[in-house]
Amino acid sequence: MKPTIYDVAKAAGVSIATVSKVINNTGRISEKTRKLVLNIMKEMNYQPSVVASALTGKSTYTIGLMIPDLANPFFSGLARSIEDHAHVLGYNIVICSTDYEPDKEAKYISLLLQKSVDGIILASGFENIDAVKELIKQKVPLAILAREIPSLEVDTVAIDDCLGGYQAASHLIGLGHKKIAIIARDLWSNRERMRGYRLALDEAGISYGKEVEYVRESNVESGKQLAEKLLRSEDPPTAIFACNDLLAVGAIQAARERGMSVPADLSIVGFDNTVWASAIDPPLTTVAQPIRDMGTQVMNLLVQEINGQKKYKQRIMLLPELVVRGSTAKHG
Amino acid sequence: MKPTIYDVAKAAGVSIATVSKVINNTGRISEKTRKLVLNIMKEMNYQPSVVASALTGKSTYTIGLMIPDLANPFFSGLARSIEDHAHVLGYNIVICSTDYEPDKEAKYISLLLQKSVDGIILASGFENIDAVKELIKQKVPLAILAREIPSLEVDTVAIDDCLGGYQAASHLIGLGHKKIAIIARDLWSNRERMRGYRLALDEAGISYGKEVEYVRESNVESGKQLAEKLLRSEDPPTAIFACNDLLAVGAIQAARERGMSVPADLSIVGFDNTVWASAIDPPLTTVAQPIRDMGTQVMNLLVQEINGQKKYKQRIMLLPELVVRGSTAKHG
DNA sequence: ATGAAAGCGCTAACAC
DNA sequence: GTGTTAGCGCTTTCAT
Repeated sequence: MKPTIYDVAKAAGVSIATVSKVINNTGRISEKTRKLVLNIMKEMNYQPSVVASALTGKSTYTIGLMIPDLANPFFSGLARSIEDHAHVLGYNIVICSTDYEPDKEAKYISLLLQKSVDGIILASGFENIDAVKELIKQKVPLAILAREIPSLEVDTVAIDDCLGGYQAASHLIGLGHKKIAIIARDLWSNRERMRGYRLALDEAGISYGKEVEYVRESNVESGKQLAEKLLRSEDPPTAIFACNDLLAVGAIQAARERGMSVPADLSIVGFDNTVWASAIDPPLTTVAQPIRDMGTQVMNLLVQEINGQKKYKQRIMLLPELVVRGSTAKHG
Repeated sequence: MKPTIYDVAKAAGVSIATVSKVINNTGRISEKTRKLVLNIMKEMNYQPSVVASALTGKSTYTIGLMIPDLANPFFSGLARSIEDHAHVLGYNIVICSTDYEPDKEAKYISLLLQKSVDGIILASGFENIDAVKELIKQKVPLAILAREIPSLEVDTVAIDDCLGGYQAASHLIGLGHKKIAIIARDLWSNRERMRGYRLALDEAGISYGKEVEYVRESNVESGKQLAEKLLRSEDPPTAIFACNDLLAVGAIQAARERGMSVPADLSIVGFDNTVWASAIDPPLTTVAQPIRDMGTQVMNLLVQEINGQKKYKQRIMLLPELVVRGSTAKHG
């Protein structure tokens, strides 16, 4: 069996209280016994039980991450950056793939609570507002990532999606495009991006694409299908703004299958600036989200919250940045 | 405060033992009190504490997943499939990104042990054999994924990497290629793939590429750099076998930058059959790993191990499958 | 500076 | 069928 604090105490000839104190650096113990106990612990390869410690009201040092789908490189990138910084701060991450399904979201939250996680991060695409409210009521340390819930007082790290949409559309407008379509899944962040897109179009006096059709899933295949549909419509676009890089790749494929060249015949802008953007051909013009920064900031926020170092909630708004690559070109 | 078993017991007018029994469906309780207690629990929104339960020797229902890097789509795909099946089986996954660094591996293992995870999955690229031995000695339920450690008696799910390498090389040889280079990071699984590759070349009496240079990182950039180097060597290859899809994408980019067309001037085979393979242009001929299957199988293995339902360790060997797409073509 | 003891929330004998 | 009680491994007063 793994040694317990009792074993260490016995071997060191002290009480468990003393051992506990040297483990936690609390109370007052002579340098001599401290050294002694430390040595014994090393010898026995003693590892304090987080479980037992947690039961006495201390932290579990694990936090739950609710995230739609690791197969999306944006999310796996986020997960990676969150996990990295969590590790630095001494926390572990329990990953929960929700697939945007409210049922899964609810079930995972319940599980995380039973396991007494110290806090929860809700990454983009979490649509279950009631669940969020409940968590807030229960005073569970919480942070929202890559999405805003304007109505709720909760720590948030997000980018200005509206601006991002505006940047994408403006870029295309600046290139002379008038028929600019948009491809997106129906999510809060995308509605914001769409708002920015609309804004730019309105400013330019463009009325193309008033009614938009949403895509059912945020993956390459869906992007391809919708792009196909758009391209074979009676008034096809000359440019497409895809609300993430996956959809953009799908759009590129659709264009290619119709014998169109990107960007000569069709310009495409993505969103996220994931690893895909620079890997594909043509390299994708896309709106970059500061993925690493987002992970770091959200972890910092959450840990401050856990430690009760904050009086007020914060909303950290990061700014997206257009990265121009080869998938967009002048029109006409 | 969250309600405890005592609160429920009091509200229901029964003892905590009774409540415990209805929670766990153990012992004998009348249908009447069971219903009563169940209702009270619902009313109070009671959630049993996994932490307390774990302290009495029961499971934590969480397992640790050590994995090199979520940014690699193969690993994020694996993580996703493991997490999915874990969820089905009632477990949560703590993710640990190791970056192939033995130090990180060791540190994470120590953390996981302190947290009393029920088991650990070591995914591909785990090179810290001593750590594995130590875990075995401590009788920690363990499963190795996407890698084999022939010398150790431990549950394993892997593919036949040697066969995979053989398939890739044979395919290229069958297309008439004689100068077939290989790009890989120095990892166990890649050494196996290389063995298969060598085997195929030897069978065909080809002696090209005797000394191979390894790549330092498994990413697009590294693949590109090494491919460039190969292509501008005095005796450049007409085909490249990249040991994962990322490296293959890098190779495609390198070719393109030199004005070569894939597959007309250079054939490229990848490995993993990640989402990238079908997304890029040209679509990648690659050796498919059954990612979903692998995730399901390791979880099953590990849970059986946790529950002590197995007398003997198992090694499950899955077979890779060549998926021919557009990045390879006849030579000469 | 150190230790005795209560208690965290739950499980599992064992008693009734 | 149901309740009593002794732990599980640790933290934390409170004595000494």
